[in-house]
Amino acid sequence: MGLEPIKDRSPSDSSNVQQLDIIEPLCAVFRRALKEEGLKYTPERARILDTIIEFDGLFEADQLLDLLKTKGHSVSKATVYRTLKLLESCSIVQQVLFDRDQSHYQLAFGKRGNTLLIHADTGEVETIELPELIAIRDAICKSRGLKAQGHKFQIFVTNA
Amino acid sequence: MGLEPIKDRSPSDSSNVQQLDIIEPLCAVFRRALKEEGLKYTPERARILDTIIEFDGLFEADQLLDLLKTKGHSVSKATVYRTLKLLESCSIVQQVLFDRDQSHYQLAFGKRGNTLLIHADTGEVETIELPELIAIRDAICKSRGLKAQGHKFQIFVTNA
DNA sequence: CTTGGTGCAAACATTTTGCAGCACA
DNA sequence: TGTGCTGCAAAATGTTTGCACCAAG
Repeated sequence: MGLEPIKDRSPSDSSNVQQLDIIEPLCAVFRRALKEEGLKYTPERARILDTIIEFDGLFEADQLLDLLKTKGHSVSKATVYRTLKLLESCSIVQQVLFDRDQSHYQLAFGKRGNTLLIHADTGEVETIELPELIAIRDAICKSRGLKAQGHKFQIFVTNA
Repeated sequence: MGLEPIKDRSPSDSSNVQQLDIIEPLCAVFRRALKEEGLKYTPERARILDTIIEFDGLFEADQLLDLLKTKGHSVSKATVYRTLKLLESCSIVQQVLFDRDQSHYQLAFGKRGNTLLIHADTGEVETIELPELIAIRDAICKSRGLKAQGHKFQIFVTNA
């Protein structure tokens, strides 16, 4: 799909953002992206995005469904998956793969090219920023005549 | 599972290795690991490992099945999956996730913590070495009292 | 004989899709 | 009145599992 992606924000404003600072702009971005494709900003889509922003972490489709249910919103699985695809296609949400069984997702604003600390024993996952990876990444690409579109770095750790 | 993992080799001997230099030791490692668990080194398992070594690249289970078929060996899907798990558990093969649809695998000897260049347009995947990542990774872990077990770095690129 | 291995087919789990009905311009 | 959206249930997909039979010590 080709919804218009939002630009990366500078690292400075992606840290310690207040939710209220974020919800509105992201909704606006989503709404605009949808409009450009002749699609609609429906209540279901709004609730899904709101819930993701509110949760602000790594989640699975099922979990998102539960969160929605908890809030009293009943949205079907199909709609959740369809909306996740839309959100991905305009770079509001990104898919994170580190487990065969289920796709994980997270908000992507300003965090493209995230680093994940995956606790091999507990399954816990932490997201951190490693800006220096961008330089490494871009150097590699440049030397090969390629252009980096994004990256993912995952570190598997244990507690010892 | 707890088959005994083989140690990482130094970067120097993982480059330009001849297949014959590799096949034999890896088979031996596998055989020993199996024996320690009271498991058997069967013709099917041998053929699977041989085929993986011969192919020496990133592959999917299906692809491996085809390769085996091409060589005139008929091994069942179930056995392929079961053997891949065994090979993973003794660190001869590693699973690589970058695509929801299918698990990819590759030989892991000396290459733990690989970097993948994933061509977003063609789907082509290239494996490269970025030893400097290890220092970054270990620094992060150390500062948090964690121990790095491995890492994965994936760069999504386009041709421009 | 006992243990483990194989192939097959059935089971599984997540994700996708087809379709009928709905809502809004 | 047409376009897109939803929910449901069915389909699709990659992987795992149960089981009957086989092989080797």
